[in-house]
Amino acid sequence: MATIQDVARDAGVSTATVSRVFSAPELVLEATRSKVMEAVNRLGYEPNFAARSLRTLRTEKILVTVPDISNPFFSQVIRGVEEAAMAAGYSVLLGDTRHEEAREEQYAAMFRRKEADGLIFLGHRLPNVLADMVAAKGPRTPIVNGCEFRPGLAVSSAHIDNERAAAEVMTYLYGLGHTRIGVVTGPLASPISSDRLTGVLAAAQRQGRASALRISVGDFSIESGVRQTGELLDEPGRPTAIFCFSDEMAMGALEAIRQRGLRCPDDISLVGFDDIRFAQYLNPKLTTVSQPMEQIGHEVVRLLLDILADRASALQNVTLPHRLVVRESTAPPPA
Amino acid sequence: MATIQDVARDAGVSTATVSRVFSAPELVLEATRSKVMEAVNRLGYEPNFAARSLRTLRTEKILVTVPDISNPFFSQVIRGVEEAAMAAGYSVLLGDTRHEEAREEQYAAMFRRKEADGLIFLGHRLPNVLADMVAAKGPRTPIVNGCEFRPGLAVSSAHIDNERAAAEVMTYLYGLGHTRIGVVTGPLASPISSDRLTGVLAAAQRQGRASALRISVGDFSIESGVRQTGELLDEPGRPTAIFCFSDEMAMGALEAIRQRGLRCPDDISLVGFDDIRFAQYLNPKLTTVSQPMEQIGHEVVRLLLDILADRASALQNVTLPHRLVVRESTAPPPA
DNA sequence: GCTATCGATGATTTCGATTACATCAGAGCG
DNA sequence: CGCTCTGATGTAATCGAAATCATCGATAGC
Repeated sequence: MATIQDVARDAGVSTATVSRVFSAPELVLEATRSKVMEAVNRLGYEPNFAARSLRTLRTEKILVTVPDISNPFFSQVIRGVEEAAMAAGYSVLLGDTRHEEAREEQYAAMFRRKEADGLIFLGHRLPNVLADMVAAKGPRTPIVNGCEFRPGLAVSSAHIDNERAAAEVMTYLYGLGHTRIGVVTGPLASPISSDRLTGVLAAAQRQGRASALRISVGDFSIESGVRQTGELLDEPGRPTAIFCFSDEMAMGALEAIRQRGLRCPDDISLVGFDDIRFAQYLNPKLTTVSQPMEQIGHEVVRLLLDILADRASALQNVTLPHRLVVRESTAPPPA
Repeated sequence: MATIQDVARDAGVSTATVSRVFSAPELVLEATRSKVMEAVNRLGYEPNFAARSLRTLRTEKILVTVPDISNPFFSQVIRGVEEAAMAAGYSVLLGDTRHEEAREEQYAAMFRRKEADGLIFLGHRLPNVLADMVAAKGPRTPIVNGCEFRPGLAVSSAHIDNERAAAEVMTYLYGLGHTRIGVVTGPLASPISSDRLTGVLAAAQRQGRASALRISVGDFSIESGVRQTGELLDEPGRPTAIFCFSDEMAMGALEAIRQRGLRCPDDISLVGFDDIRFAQYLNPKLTTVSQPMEQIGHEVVRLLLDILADRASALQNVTLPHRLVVRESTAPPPA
């Protein structure tokens, strides 16, 4: 591969001029510029990335870590991230942590090694090395969180109001006439789950129905949806509505409902969370909370770019709008 | 951030020794090594990636381009890629091309700029710059394809036998007694679609049913599944079975079937392709062709690593096993 | 007509790590 | 005792581009 020296020689100019043709073309005479560009095309020159990066201390890359890339919710957020990043001239380094701390550490080390200019993490844990970095550099640290806002984290983030969204779901179900409601949460270590649970409890209390609530802890997977919903359905005093904290778990819930010969929504109402692309094509079409996934991706990139451009001085926690989308999986409880 | 010089000074050794502690520790005396490690820990040193990369000409990164990351089939393949890459000490640069040539070119340029040691592309197009590279360097070019084998591409690849898989589906449907079968393909420019169509036609001809075949071209999306299946169902001489070239289109097909008050499988049998995680949780559970998605990811990384380690001299086209998974969406045609 | 200024370009240093080569001390051997 | 060899470490060149500073010619202003 041709280097900048080759181009300079071929064009009869210095390397500085060649460099300028790329980074500040207005400083170079039109004639010189085209002479250089000819040489560039002739030799098929592309600036070497490592060399540039070494000199500028920038990589133009954003590292994105995600607990599970095969989860449609995350892959949709990533799509937004990729789009916004690309538009700003950044590319995306993807890290699938598989919910494992060891992998999170690996990616944290990568970031410390400056393999990326910024880090977006979609999980809820921030490895220690990074927490230290945040503690040292404050809100200028180029680390941003998506979806899992927790005040203690001390990084900017973009997310929806999970507590309110969950409360809205409950209010909606109570409004339909349901009194015994089963809730399948995600792991409670994650704010995404604990915030939603807080909203659920608050709404139940407001209705004086807290004692009729059944909580079951899942892990956001389809399988845990089948399992946890199954348990709720098999208890005495079966709930007439199930609220799952993810659409995937709701898919599992549908399966559990069918396995028992019950029908949704006639016997059991079901609400999911996220509004992944598939939610509206399930049978019955799933009532769920729509999250602006791509927008979260865009926003989180914007926050990061602000930090990288030194435009951000204070933490920003952006709350994006959610929307309860009522479809076919909810109805009044059976008489 | 501390540099290797700082560490060397702090430990009272030369930079060469520090470097050796990382890359060839057996050459360094135990006492020296621990002295260096102390300094490393004290200063929180991490080798600068760009500097290393400039010197070694390696990035330890693999660029993976994919037509649509939010497609569960691809995200599952990527998961396999990420896992295998990570295990080999490589990280993954993700490129979502959104089926757009312009983005493919952008990523091709990134690769030419040496931002990654190798390229895995899951689409069917190879940008010109890369095709030129392949033509020049032959089978040692670190470019590998996943899923979309095409002989003319001149790169190694891992994929299933799409032609045979599709033929098996047709044979299975004919075996159930179906005679009028509708097929919803993907874009025919992609070998994945054209190979499957070849298999479909061959099987139909063997049965003498080629004239009763109805072909409709979709684009792998749910929406196109709704649309194309809808058209097939509305034609006179409605098919009794629909074969979609992706599970997503099959989800759309289910919707189209329901919209018309028809029932699957009682009125219409349905077969998908891929066996994405959701296929077995649809209602009815989808009969489909299972592709070893993560394994394709692993294999494609293995092929690439072979090239990078100079172990590969000839092209390798690996065919992985598929499996027809019969679930609830297929049955004999109505009487 | 002379100098200050500016625009265009060149020479050179720099980024931080790796590595070929040099050096040096001590062990082993005749 | 001196020489060679080996193991441990140091010296310095190198990777390729960017950026600072220097240079030079032309232009403008007085």
